[in-house]
Amino acid sequence: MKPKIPVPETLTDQLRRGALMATECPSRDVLKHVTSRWGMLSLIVLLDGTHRFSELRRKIGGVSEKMLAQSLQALEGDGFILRKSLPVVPPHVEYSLTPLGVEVAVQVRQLGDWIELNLSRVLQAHVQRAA
Amino acid sequence: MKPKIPVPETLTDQLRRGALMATECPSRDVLKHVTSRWGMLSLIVLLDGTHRFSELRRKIGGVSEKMLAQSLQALEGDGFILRKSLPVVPPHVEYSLTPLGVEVAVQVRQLGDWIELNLSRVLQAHVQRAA
DNA sequence: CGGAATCCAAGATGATACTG
DNA sequence: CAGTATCATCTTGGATTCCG
Repeated sequence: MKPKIPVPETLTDQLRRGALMATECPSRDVLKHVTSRWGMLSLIVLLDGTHRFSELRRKIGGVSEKMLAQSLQALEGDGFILRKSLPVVPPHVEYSLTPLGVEVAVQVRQLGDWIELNLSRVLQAHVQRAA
Repeated sequence: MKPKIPVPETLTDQLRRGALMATECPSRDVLKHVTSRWGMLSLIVLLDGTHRFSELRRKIGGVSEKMLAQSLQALEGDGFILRKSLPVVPPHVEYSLTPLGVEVAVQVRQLGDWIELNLSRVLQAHVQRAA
């Protein structure tokens, strides 16, 4: 039911190496959500515990309401985030990680930590290229 | 979450939690390159060893020449990838990871592996939402 | 073969205004 | 407070063409 791809390498070859290498694998979508600019940062912040919408927005520098809401919805749809809406006025909504979410978030944070920790080495590469 | 600091959230607060949370931190750019759709996959493939341009293109399903070249250049600029151009006809260019590149690639692959391994659990979340 | 350059469609993002 | 709706903009991504 899938259209053949006009590439030398077969789909089987791609899958053997890893599902992510296959063009139309759903894992690409999950990867997209998880590694999205605001999705990643949301996961990392939520690893510290439950947060309200405005708290997340404050902690994640530069994110707009729209993008934050959009990112959170995508991650909620993937089962990474639990959204708990309290029926009060004014509205009170709490976001937290599901057990599944904690697992990805840990992976994501490790990558984030590596970058923060090794940023100087990367910047050094840029400097040397300029020289 | 419960800071005794009177200020809601300063840049200092952001940096204390992590440079990635700060809007204008260069780490955001590095993160962008590393987690970009084709950048991630390139790093993972190169973890298997040196590859030529066309080899990378073949292994990474669905990538265009333009985007692959662009992604590789960004990662080369960050010092993650080494580009070796052999002066022959027809051209022969080899891409490999630098020691720094190997380190990020490992982090990236771990995230990728997790997603591939737990894809079924994620898809299950989607199913339950539909029900 | 390994790109660079160009054009264009599509999607991501942001500011603003509005609502329950 | 926690969003949604809308519009304008900016960036991505792909297809095509050309070159050393």
